[in-house]
Amino acid sequence: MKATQLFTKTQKTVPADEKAKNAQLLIKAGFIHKEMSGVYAFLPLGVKVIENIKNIVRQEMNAIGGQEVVMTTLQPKEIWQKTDRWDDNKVDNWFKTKLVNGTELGVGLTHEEPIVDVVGQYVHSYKDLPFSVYQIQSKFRNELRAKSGLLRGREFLMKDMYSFSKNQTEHDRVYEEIAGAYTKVYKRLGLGDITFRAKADGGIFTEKYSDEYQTLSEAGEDTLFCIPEDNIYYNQEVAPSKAPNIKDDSPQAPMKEVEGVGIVGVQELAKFLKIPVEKTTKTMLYQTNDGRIVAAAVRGNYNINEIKLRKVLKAKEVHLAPPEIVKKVTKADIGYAGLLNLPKDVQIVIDESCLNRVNFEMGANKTNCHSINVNWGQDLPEQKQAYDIKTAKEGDFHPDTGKLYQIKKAVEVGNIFPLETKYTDLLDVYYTDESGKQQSIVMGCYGIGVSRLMGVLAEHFSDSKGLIWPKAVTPFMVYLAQIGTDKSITNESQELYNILQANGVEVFWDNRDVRPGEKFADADLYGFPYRLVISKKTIEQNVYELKERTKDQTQMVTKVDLIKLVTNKGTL
RNA sequence: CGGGGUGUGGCGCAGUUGGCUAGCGCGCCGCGUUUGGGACGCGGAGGCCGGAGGUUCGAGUCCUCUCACCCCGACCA
Repeated sequence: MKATQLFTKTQKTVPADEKAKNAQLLIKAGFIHKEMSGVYAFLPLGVKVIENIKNIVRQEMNAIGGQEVVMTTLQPKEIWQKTDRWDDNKVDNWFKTKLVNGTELGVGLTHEEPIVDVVGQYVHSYKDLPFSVYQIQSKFRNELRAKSGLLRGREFLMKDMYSFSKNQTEHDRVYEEIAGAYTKVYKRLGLGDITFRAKADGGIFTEKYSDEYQTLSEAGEDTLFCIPEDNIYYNQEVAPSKAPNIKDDSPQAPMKEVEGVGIVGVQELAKFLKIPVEKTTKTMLYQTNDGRIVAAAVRGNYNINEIKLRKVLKAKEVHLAPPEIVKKVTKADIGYAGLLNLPKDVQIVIDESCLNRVNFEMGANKTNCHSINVNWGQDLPEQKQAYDIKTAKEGDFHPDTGKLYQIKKAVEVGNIFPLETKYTDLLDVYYTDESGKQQSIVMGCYGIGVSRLMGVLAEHFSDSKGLIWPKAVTPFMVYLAQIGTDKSITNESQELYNILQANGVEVFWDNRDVRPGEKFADADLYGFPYRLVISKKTIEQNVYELKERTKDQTQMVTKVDLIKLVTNKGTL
């Protein structure tokens, strides 16, 4: 492509309302256009990158037998009602719309139901399984807040794959096979070194973990807890944790109630009592979907993790008890709950961080009162069993290895979920086994954020001058800068342009009548892997100037060498 | 939805306590000189100051409402 044919231009400045580095660079270079918050259009150069990413994803999915489909964006509500995901805002960030006649429709944000529905039309026998289908298309999610450019949008490109297997064992095999394909995708994109498979919440689908592919990045929204040498990676939301020990040899003192009017919150409380915050105890009351009331306690400087709590309680849902319940159970205002003198029907769950402390604080279950010098075995029964129900934080240890966690920011670039038989069962899609018996189909779903990956690549592969595309996704391999507009220079450029293209090298020929500095600046901003310069000087010496985007020095190559390079598919 | 911030030519900004034809840089158009790291001269085009009400002799500037965008948080199947 010639620069003069490209309708987009580079900009020297970037819109003030765009703060994310990926969006700044991509807008500056004219790869994307912001339509509104969280919604970006892809311009010619951006489309080339997107298509390259899509092709890598497509190739790897095809390599493991994935079958590509394109499902619809408009979706009927009936199939979603079968899985009870349509009504009562079960799915909260869904764009919904209506036909003229009032029929409600969903705008595609995921495709488990539609896919299962269509699969059910064709798949009835054990001979049909296992298999996987996938698609690459735009998804629409009404995120509460779009942010970080391409990293979290309301309209974005996603590859979603769904696997169907005869049983759990077969599913597990397929799941790992797909996981392997994911690893290959990130590797090919040049992100292999900084992308890790991390355990994350399985969500409402399963008791198990899901797996996330997380790319390390300061722009990331997720926090990983890592033990790199053991290849252990957890999303913070599920990271098992052991709190650091507290050294305290002081003898047990008698429990005492202290009045602190209006002292609520552990920080304020610790200051008021003149004790370290680690000695306070945070007790929160929860309700489960099956009606249990639960008092959960953690060391004051931790937060309770509802995902972990949910798993400990084996409950489908856990949420904070409303104020009326708290008052009824503790007989105190909110902020003074503790484990002392709770009604017998309240289930107590104690985090391990609460143990091994002496003379600690705890809410007195009395408005404006806190108990201090509380001790296990003295004021509260000695605890035989403690759980891990806290959100891991810096300084925590991985319980199994006893090692200190490293903490890293990351972007979720993929997520794979075991779905068990939930969707297939609810949508009445079964198969008949060898013995003629009807069986459930085990399902998995597998997502890759294609447009998000473009953002991650821009975020990661860039410097102060601009983008630095990996060869696998770059829109063009070579930026051919013609310096000067003399006929000889133009002819020479045209010739090289033709040769390179004939050899399958995509060339962006900057044939504009602008000064060299501008071309070099644009070359850096666009970030194609190679810059070739043709000028009066190079023609006189019968060479070309070649520079890699990642390097500072240029090198002079002869025409013969360059053509050799190209035709041998060497460096280029 | 809560907190904070911003809206003035395509982009980045300035615009005093309300005052005359709303400025500057970049970009754009024309002519000329330039041509190895975003050149320079001369001459142009382009803005009812996010929108709607209001106060005033007079509003970019003050008041009310509203919309959009950014950041932090809640949320994220």
